[in-house]
Amino acid sequence: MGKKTVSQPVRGSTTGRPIMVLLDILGQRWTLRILWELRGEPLSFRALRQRCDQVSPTVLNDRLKTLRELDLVQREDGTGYRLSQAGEELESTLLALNHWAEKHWAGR
Amino acid sequence: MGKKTVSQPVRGSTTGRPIMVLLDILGQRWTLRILWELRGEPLSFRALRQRCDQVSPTVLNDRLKTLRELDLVQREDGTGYRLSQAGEELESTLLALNHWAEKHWAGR
DNA sequence: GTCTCCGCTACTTTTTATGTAGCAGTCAAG
DNA sequence: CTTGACTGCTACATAAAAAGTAGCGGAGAC
Repeated sequence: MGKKTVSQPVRGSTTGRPIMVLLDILGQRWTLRILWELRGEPLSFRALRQRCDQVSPTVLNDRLKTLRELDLVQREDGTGYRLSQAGEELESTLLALNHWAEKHWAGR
Repeated sequence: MGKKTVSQPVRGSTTGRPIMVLLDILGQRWTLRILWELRGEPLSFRALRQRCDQVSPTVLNDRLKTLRELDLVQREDGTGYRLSQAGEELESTLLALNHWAEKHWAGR
């Protein structure tokens, strides 16, 4: 479909410590949100964009490319984008974040 | 000490959903890393900067300001910056991320 | 044919982060 | 009282990333 531009290696990748790579990726704008919106059901590119406050397609595509390279997200023809097995394991961490947020900021 | 510039309200704050606020904050570059480096012991501004690959002081200060406003981080004279009670609860989530990263990317 | 959806790419403008210098304050030693 | 070595920052110019908008080419329904 598209060109095969490969996204840049993330900053933390030079340290050899997996957590640094992960923190770098999740620290990019929209990455966490994308994973969050993909919990549950798969979404098409456009549907995902809509859920993410109409994030620009440039950025969305860039993030999805990275997430696919890291095997956190997959694309299936017909259904669209969905979390991979590994991605679903991260999902539970996101749910923990949600729990935390509700507990501490419920009143905002 | 400094000026009293107040950091902008985060994007997700308009939705009223705490998780959106949290995802926005954690999705800003360096925020996750800062929290990660503050696990365990408190660090001075400069020590923290060093641990975060010499992130520019501008950004570090900005993030710390936000994190303090949200009561995730506190500053104590003498010791420096440290996680608040609430921050320490998030810490366990970060440890989960670490666990995940080690499991899935140990071979990188 | 046309209507509508799809995944994107291209491009310009705006926002955000980087990188470097350096100030003012505190403490300790000489 | 001066010097040196810390501290938490702020200022400012530059580079990188994201936002915003338009639109292409393909697929399927009618």
